[in-house]
Amino acid sequence: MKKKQSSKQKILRVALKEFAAYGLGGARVERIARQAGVNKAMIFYYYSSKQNLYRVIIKKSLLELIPKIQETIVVSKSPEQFFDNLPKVYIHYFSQKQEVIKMIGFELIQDPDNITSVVRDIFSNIPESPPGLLKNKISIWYKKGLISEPDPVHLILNILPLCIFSILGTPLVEAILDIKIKNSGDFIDNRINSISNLLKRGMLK
Amino acid sequence: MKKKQSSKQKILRVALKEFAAYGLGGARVERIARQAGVNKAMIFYYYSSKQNLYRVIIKKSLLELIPKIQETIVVSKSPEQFFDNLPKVYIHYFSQKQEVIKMIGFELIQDPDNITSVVRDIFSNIPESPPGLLKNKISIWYKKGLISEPDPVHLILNILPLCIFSILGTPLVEAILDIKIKNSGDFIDNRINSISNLLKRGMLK
Amino acid sequence: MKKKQSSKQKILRVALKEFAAYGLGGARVERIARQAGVNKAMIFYYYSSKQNLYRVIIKKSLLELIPKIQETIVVSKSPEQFFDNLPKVYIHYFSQKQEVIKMIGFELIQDPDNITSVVRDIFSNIPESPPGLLKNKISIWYKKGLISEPDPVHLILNILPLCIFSILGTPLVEAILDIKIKNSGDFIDNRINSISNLLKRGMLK
Amino acid sequence: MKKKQSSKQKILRVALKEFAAYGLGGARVERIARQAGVNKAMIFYYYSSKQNLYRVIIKKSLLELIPKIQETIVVSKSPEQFFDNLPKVYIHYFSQKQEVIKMIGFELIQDPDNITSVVRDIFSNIPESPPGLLKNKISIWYKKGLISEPDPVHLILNILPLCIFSILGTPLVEAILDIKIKNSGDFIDNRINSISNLLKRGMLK
DNA sequence: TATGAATGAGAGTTCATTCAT
DNA sequence: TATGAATGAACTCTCATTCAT
Repeated sequence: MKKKQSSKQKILRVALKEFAAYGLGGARVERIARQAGVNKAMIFYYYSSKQNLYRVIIKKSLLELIPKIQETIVVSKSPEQFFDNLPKVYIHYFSQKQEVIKMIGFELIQDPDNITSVVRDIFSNIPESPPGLLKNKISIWYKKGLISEPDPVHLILNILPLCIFSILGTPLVEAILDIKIKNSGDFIDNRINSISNLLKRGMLK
Repeated sequence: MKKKQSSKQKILRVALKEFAAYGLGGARVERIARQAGVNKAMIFYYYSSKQNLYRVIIKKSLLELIPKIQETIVVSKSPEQFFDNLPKVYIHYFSQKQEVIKMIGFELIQDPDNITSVVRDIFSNIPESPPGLLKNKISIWYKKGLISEPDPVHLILNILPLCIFSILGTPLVEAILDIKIKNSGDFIDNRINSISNLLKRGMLK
Repeated sequence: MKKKQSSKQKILRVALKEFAAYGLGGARVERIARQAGVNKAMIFYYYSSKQNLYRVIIKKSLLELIPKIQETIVVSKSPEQFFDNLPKVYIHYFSQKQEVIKMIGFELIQDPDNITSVVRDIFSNIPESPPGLLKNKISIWYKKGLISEPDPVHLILNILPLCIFSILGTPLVEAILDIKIKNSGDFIDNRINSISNLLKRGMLK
Repeated sequence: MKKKQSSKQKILRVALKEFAAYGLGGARVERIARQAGVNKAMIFYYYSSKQNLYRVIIKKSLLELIPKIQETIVVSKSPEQFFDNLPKVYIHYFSQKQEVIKMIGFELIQDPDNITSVVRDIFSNIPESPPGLLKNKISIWYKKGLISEPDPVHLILNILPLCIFSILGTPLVEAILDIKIKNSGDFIDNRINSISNLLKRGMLK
């Protein structure tokens, strides 16, 4: 009863790891099958092709991530709250689900248009358009004189990278500063604080 | 004499694009050969293996990037100058050489330790250790009460992502806000301004 | 009671088309199942293997065709009647059941011995041996001075191809003459006439 | 020097046999490679895909056959000569190159339009259009009162099947008459004679 | 240096067939 | 009878790499 759907799901779970680790080109169907404990042919039975499996996972990943962001936006009553909440939600999520961010990273590098279209596709099924919601909110905050950055594009581009890259970028920083960062809960909390402070001091009026 | 070396160089130029577009696993030796107008076997004659060619390019890319950063650090006499210079240098560089940043992105996702070791390797050949230099400068600035973030790790992690991701991340922002960003010189200048403002307001005391 | 057998029959009907279109090697069990609206496993339940299904259909096809020929022979009281009847019966039959002739064509090319043995098998269950009957008749006609071709082999080989190929061969003729043949009832009637005339003028004395 | 091109040619020779024996769907690339004494990959190196190899062979077969027919037409000064020459040329050719006729047979059954288009393609590169030539000749012969069949379509359909099927059809006749035909030179000569007689008596005026 | 041919391991995919229910 | 899941062998095709020249 529980076992029934498990093959199809297991493939998904294992494939996410494989694709995150090796990319679409480097991933091996056989490895996925072996690790999922499933006959190789079942992957094609359920997902038709490696490419398609990849697409399904990309979509699933975004489908998991996007609503998280949206909720954070909706919930935040002031830009202050927004600058506090967003880094917290994001970084906690990503530090647990590194595979998801890796896949999005790959896709951003290799096929950015695809990401755009998948996200738009996801949004199109949500009644109150998140883009509209967000642009609205920012515009109101700016008119009320609460924030210093009027352009939503730059506002978002001042936030997102800090969240996403705080996990992926650490090795580069380790090299630049010749130190070793221990990926503890403490470090993550400090990271969140530092970002929130930067955003609040930098963009609140 | 000029023609002699051109094959070897052309392979390098073309391979950078190939690896940036498809990653190590997805890149095809034959495609590189064809686009370089070179016999496939020559790639192995010069670079012995696909992997090795990849490594050479990664190293070359970092070898081009790292000194740029170092110079910016050395040149900046105050944190204000630093927050002005770094985004300018980086983003101008990356918006022209997207392939380089894509390769570094791939590597950060797939084999972060490799990046670390290559960078360390590069630094070890520079007399005045850049990591030392940078940590020193930040420490002095903090002690003088010029900046609000005492930890070099967080300070760097507050800067780097904004620079790197400002190029790669735009498609995601386009989707989130349902707009089209035109990648003009104007946009880039605005981006640099917005980041510099954020950094100065957010981390200068 | 009616529904019960319909699956088994439907498979047969659909499989004939599939085999005629793609041959044994090119036919796909899944395609047959889908088009028959039947679960793939049922094909094996009823016919145990693809090969066997093929054999069943070959036999069924010949079992439908052979008696038609035999009857024509028996019915014909003179060679003139024979040369009139045979093309008519054959070509009318084949122009409606192209799949049957295609299957026989495939088999003639790929496994001629199989056809021979199946036909012999069919004949062995008919009391008055058709081969004997036919050879007898021809021999008598020849002795009576009615026909010019004494050898039954050549006589048959002067008739059969004209009947079978009149349908299959048209595309080749279209190409050779650079015209388009419309497969109307008129064309078929003309074809039959032309063949009967040829045979009668060519082999009656 | 002679060995040089032999791989590419050898594949062609062996593949013809394989396709003739098993059809496109049943043919095995590995078998072709083994029998040609060639690495499997070389087949794709030279011919890109199994399908394409098949197409190349079909075209090559027709390219060998078509000119033979054309020459026979051109050479024949009277319908009598024509009815003598065509069966002789054809049947001698086919009895030696059974694979060619088998391939054409397969194609006629499976993808008749393809044959049509390939033949047209071949014709389009011949200066004096064979279709025109043939139609002309037949029309003149008919106007001169030399032949009884005015329609070139039926005239050709009265000849071609007899030539082609005289080889392929023998097993069917063996079964129908319950005899064994020995495929000797004598049999072939008799076959040619019988056909020529049939055609001359049947269609000459 | 340069080339076209060759190689071998293995990749993704297919497919007839079987199993459990 | 009927089904969806599973299997395993085989298939076509790919690709990094090497060889002979």
